[in-house]
Amino acid sequence: MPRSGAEARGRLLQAALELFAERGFDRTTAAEIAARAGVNERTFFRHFSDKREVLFDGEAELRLDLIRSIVEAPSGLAPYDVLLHAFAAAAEALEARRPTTGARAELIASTPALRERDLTKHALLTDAVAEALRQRGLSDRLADLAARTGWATYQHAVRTWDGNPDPGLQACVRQAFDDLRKLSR
Amino acid sequence: MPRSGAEARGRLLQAALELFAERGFDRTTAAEIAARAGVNERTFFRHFSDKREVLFDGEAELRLDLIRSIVEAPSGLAPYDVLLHAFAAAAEALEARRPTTGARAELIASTPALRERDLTKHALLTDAVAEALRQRGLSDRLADLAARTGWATYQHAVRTWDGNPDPGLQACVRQAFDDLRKLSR
DNA sequence: GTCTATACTGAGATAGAC
DNA sequence: GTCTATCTCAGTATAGAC
Repeated sequence: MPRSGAEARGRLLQAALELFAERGFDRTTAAEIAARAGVNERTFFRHFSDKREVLFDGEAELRLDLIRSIVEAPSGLAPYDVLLHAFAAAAEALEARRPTTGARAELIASTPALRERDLTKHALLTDAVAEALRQRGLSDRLADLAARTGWATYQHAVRTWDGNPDPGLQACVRQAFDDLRKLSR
Repeated sequence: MPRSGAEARGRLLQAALELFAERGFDRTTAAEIAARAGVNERTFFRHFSDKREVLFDGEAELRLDLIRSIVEAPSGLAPYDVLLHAFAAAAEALEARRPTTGARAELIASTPALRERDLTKHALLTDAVAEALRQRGLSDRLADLAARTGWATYQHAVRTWDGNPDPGLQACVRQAFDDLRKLSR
């Protein structure tokens, strides 16, 4: 068994996803995950601060992608257009690995503890978006407001897309940002 | 010892708040709360599904207030004006018991597990807001979008107010909904 | 890596309220 | 008697301390 650390982490990740799929999140123990990965239970908690974190392993990457998209968006765009730009890019990446994400989304939706963690990650991403908008020169207040409402709009689009995937997520995102204007009238 | 149930619950609530204030959330055990309330530890979990729930006991009431405000708002208002109406009313109630809420807010902000639960409650409230908007005849899609972005706007206002309470929460709410228009330009 | 505190669960017994 | 709240007891699993 290799002791490289990164390999153990990879095995833990795969073992966890397999077991969650087989028996559900609550019926899977950390010990079982560790056993299938061939490491000690304690090793699991060294790689993932708690059992839920396994399912949110890609969050940091998404965050960096979002920040880059926002910072590098053409100058002169209105805040919502910057976010539309960034979320459309994120949507493309999400759509590309659609098959993988479906089971994960179901698991999260059906497990309260995972929904809580999911919301926490969304809050972190929202903060990152606000920070990126500030880097573009937006005021603290408007950056916070744009990040929160923009993220809410993106989540609405994802939800709409889940209900009817035919138009594609990108189209749903555009539609959502378009619909925003109807709410003041 | 009375067996009324409601009394035990009341004592548990007070004991929990006292102990959380004295030692913090993580340093307080369920057994200690139960002991101070004069009941068995198991009884604590029958009244509160987990230790965190004690701090969110008033959520159902707030939800009903919000729904009522939205459903009873003057007809003919634009969705965001309905929400402004409802959140301004909620803000008034929140401001009235400001001193009580300060310590609770700090506890939540400084305890990750409580922040997660807080976000979950926000999601529930958002869903309730969407449902109330649907009752006003708004389409499913616009109701969801308005609820999410409106709630985000409200949270932005609360945050702004926390940073500078002088103008009052209601003013911050109005300002926030006003600022929304700047984000498309 | 080992040990331990504690959050939480389940089942069955008991005791007031009505 | 019935119903429901509480208690007792026995456990499991997570996560933190060492």
